[in-house]
Amino acid sequence: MKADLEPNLLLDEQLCFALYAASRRLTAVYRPLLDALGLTYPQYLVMLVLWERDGITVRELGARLQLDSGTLTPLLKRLEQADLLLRRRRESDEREVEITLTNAGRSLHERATEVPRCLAKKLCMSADEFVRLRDELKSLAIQLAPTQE
Amino acid sequence: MKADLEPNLLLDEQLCFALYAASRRLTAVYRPLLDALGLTYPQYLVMLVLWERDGITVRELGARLQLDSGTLTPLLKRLEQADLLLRRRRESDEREVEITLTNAGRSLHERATEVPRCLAKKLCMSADEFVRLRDELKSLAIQLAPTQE
DNA sequence: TCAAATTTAATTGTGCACAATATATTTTTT
DNA sequence: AAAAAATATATTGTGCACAATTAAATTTGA
Repeated sequence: MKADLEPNLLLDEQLCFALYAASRRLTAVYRPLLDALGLTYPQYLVMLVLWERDGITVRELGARLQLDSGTLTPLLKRLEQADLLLRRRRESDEREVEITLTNAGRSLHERATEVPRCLAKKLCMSADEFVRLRDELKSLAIQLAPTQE
Repeated sequence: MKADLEPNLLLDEQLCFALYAASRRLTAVYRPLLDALGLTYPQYLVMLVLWERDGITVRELGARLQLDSGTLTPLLKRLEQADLLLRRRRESDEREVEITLTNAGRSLHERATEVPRCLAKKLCMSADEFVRLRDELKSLAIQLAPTQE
């Protein structure tokens, strides 16, 4: 079947809705796995960043996840309450807040390794399909990024 | 380059983050266009459904968008406040609430036709690429749907 | 040097998402 | 027909997202 070239207002033909629905569905599949770790999905993303590089600032975290302090500040406070990380002003520049994992935060990494494995099973997708879809989405996001000037 | 077969915890290799980030980016591109119509992105989705078929219930709307009454009820109340639709209990079954477009709600359709056209430009994607990505996301969502039993 | 501009987080306010529960109505079962 | 089960929506509460504003620290530059 030939692709319809006319942009229209039919829900089922929108890329945006397909993206929005798939993203929510995938998050819903993560939910029970992350519940077991005591994390929400955005909190899990923050932990992924910190497991890669600890001691970064809120700004660096935000740049990585494309989230601002309005989202991150309360989220990080909750993770601090859960004893997974510490927030403290940097001495070198008091504007910045440095995020440091606690021992509990670091040890959660081990239990979290089950999460991607468990998800890979549910995805029923070959590694090549996985990589191709992921990279298409990444370039879409880059292409839609605000014009940098 | 060969696809990495090992599921891991690196942010940039996660499909979920690519999906989450792309979805938020695309919504952000819609935002100024929808602001002009006085709609948020989820409100726009509701209007898409109603422009296709008016007089449906909250349940049918929810089935279509995969949203529950906890999300839809307040959203629909806001659209009612904006004079775009009416909510009223059905006489045939008082449990159901039927959503009907007002004249203002119907006439918004015409102005909205600009939205997908405007977006198609920003996407810089061939119709075939567009359709393929959209349909991959749709089958991903279907595949991740809760096991129906 | 010191005033202006910039940078970084936090705060405030709105609007989703979604789980859990409540309420009212309808249908089914006994 | 009455009780029980199922259905549809609303409500409550938590946690994002994100725009707009505020506040404090730092950098820039006249």
